[in-house]
Amino acid sequence: MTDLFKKYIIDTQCATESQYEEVEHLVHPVNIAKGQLLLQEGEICDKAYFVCKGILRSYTLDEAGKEHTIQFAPENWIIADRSSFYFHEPSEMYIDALENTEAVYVQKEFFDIAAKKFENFTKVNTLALHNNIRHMEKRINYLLSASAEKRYLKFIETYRDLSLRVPQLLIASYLGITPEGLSRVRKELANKNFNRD
Amino acid sequence: MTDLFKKYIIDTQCATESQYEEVEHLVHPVNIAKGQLLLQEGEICDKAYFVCKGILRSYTLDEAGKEHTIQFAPENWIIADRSSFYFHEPSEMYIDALENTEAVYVQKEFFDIAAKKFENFTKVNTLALHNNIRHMEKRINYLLSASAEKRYLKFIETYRDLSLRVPQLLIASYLGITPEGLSRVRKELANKNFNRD
DNA sequence: CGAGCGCTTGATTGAGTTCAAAAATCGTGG
DNA sequence: CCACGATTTTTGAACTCAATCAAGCGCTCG
Repeated sequence: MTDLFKKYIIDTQCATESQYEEVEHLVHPVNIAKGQLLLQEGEICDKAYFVCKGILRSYTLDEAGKEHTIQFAPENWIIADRSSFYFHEPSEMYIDALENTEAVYVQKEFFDIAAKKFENFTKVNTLALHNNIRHMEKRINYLLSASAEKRYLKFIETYRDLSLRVPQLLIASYLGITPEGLSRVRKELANKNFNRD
Repeated sequence: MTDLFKKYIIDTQCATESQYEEVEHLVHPVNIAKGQLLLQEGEICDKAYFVCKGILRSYTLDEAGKEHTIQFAPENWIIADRSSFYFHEPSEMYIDALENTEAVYVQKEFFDIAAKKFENFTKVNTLALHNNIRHMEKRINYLLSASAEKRYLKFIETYRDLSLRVPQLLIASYLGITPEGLSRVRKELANKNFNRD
């Protein structure tokens, strides 16, 4: 099960195969049942999960008890509360599993050692961080400027696979609209496409 | 004018004073008049600006011609279109000056050389990237979950100084509401505070 | 096969927008 | 230092997009 993570590390050129073996003992496989909570508000997030199979997801709860999805992590994605993981602050979010999920987790030690041992690791990691920032900036821009319909269209364009695997109500919570709202958006889109023919 | 940048580099422990002097020739001072555009949609952003005095700001334009502020950069902040700067893509945003501004800019070369020459640079830079991600995550969470009033209260709490220096209509464009909307929010808040006495 | 969860639909409400115009503030040149 | 034009803020009235509340439908999985 850790094979996929190994492949990821080598494919992204973080490390060579032999280098990877030096830190393999820091990589811990876990099975997570659908619905299981991996992190709760108030805890310190000391694990970063790499998803081999399944989907993990991070979200916040507001005072009204509503969920707001921060990130989906399907196969080959890494998820953690970065603030908490990196700055050792109590987390403001939750992480749970949307499907029965096979994952591996690493702790901060892994990053520290990898950065020290593998000359390429930091470079690849920096690239990943920039990529992350790029995506978040685009998301902010969409939240600021686009209607519910446009946000949804962008989502299914960008994450086609996710839009099929994840319940609508969670997509809605990612887009900042209600499940009912998303249902109506989809209805409208269906009508438009029908009328085009 | 480059002194503030030097101080910033040394204070954050990116480099020592003597190290800094090795790359000083890559740091270019510029004066930017209020209203001047530094980057336009479609251009490649090859400069990252560090603000010594004044305020720079990045924003996007939607199809309706409305501005959406992505970032404010007052003194001691760095601003650039990260996507464009790092990935050499045409930019989707604009950068302009909200006040007459003294700044310095560096190009990608500066980061490459600094990363190579200064053993501490990458570490500090990584920290800065994580901090950036943390702030963007919080902003996304607010855009997903909070009302106009709450977003505004959070803004003036977090950026007290900015909320006094920057026109309301630009704060509105940062919060994802209209100037009229923000005006009404402020009126309501004033009423609430008045009635509390 | 029944209970629960997710999706849809309808009716209503409401937060925030839009459009328009007045009031206040700012900045600049005479 | 004042005046005038431009920009920003406020206010009002009508409107709209999306939220809320409530009910019914349809899956699926236990």
